[in-house]
Amino acid sequence: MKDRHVSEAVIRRLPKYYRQLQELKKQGIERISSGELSVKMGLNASQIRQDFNCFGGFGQQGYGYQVSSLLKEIGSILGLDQRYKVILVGAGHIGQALTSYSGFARQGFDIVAAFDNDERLIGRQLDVATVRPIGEIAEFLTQNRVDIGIIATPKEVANEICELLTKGGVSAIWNFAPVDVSSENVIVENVHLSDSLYVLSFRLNQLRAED
Amino acid sequence: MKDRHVSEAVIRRLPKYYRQLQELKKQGIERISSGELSVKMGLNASQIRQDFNCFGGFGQQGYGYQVSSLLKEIGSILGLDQRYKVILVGAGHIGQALTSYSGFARQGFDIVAAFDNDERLIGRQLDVATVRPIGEIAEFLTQNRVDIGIIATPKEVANEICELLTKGGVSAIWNFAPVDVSSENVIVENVHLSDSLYVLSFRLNQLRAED
DNA sequence: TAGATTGTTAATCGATTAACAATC
DNA sequence: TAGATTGTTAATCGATTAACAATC
Repeated sequence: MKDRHVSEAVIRRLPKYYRQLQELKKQGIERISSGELSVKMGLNASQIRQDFNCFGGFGQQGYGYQVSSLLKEIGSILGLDQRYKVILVGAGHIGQALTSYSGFARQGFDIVAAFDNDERLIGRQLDVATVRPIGEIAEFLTQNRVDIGIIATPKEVANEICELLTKGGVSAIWNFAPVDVSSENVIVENVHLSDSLYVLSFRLNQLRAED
Repeated sequence: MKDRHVSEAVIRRLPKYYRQLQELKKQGIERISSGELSVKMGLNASQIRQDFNCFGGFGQQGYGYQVSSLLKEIGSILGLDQRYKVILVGAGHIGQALTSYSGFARQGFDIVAAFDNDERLIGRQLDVATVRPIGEIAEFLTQNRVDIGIIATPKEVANEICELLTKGGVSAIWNFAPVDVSSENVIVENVHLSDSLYVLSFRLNQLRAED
């Protein structure tokens, strides 16, 4: 098992491997070589072997990789062999979309509570939790260990929610508000959906400029 | 104006610059140097100047960059000085979240129609359009030029919707279904929300492994 | 054993960073 | 003019790719 530095680029590829391996397993494919995988994923076979060897030798010379065990290994590296307690702050459309997507719960992310300030939403039963007022977050966090907080609020309040969650002991924040949030001692993923739309728009214009 | 090759890394940074400049403008800041920008964004000043010079010299020696004109330039590079006709396929929570987010319309992305197969949604008035049956997509596309199609359907049908949109002459597809879609002659952005959650989970476990 | 494919080292390529002349 | 900061070339660094011995 190696422990060399794992670059950002490698980390961002891990979920892609994970998804591809899930797909292979679903198709009943039991083994795969780095060469075959490279064709399916549009990567270089050397890169794939290098990536896997950041974490240890998962393959077998002359044979390749066993799909099910590689899937398990990468799942474990990503922490997907564990369960996480998640709370949602902001129960609008995005928030509801995330909580109602059963894939996340299946993968180990359990929404244990949802919060919003909108009177029309408070008390409403989402698929997984009843919506409570935002004012109850702090108290909830003193009584429940929570791993991940999802911020799906308007951007104006995102940063104060981030502070609130951090103070309450949440370890990580998945932020969908269109603003960067940050805080000491907490891991943050700022999603910024618009960024990918802008890239799409950029490519569209490049293409049109060619003609 | 240069025309050197623009790398993927540069393209992905453009929206970040755009957002930062919008913020600066909102704050009433009229000029900024690459050095100041580098501090605010956590990038290297040389990198920022290199990035901008992929597209032309937008600065003034001894002065820096004028925020408003740089914002306009980058907006133009991203194609955000134009308007796009967008249709939504899949009017569930994610779809509704995207269409009701007014930021996109303000930025030039106009939802002109929405489609779904769910009887309970068909005929419903979203913020921007009435939900129509999926069967009407092909006809709609023969009568309306559409630039971008958003796929926010279950993964099972995502690829056939992608085909349908491409055949109908849509130029680009913004896909939120948790599966890669692709087609000839169309630009695709596959969003994969779960990937960022998995990265979050990875980091969380790295952190916990340190303790 | 022979063939296949890994794990790993070495080579290449490209992206980031540093340096500095140009110039506002 | 002197000071500041760009645009751009050169140096460095890191990531990707190639090559191949190890070995299943």
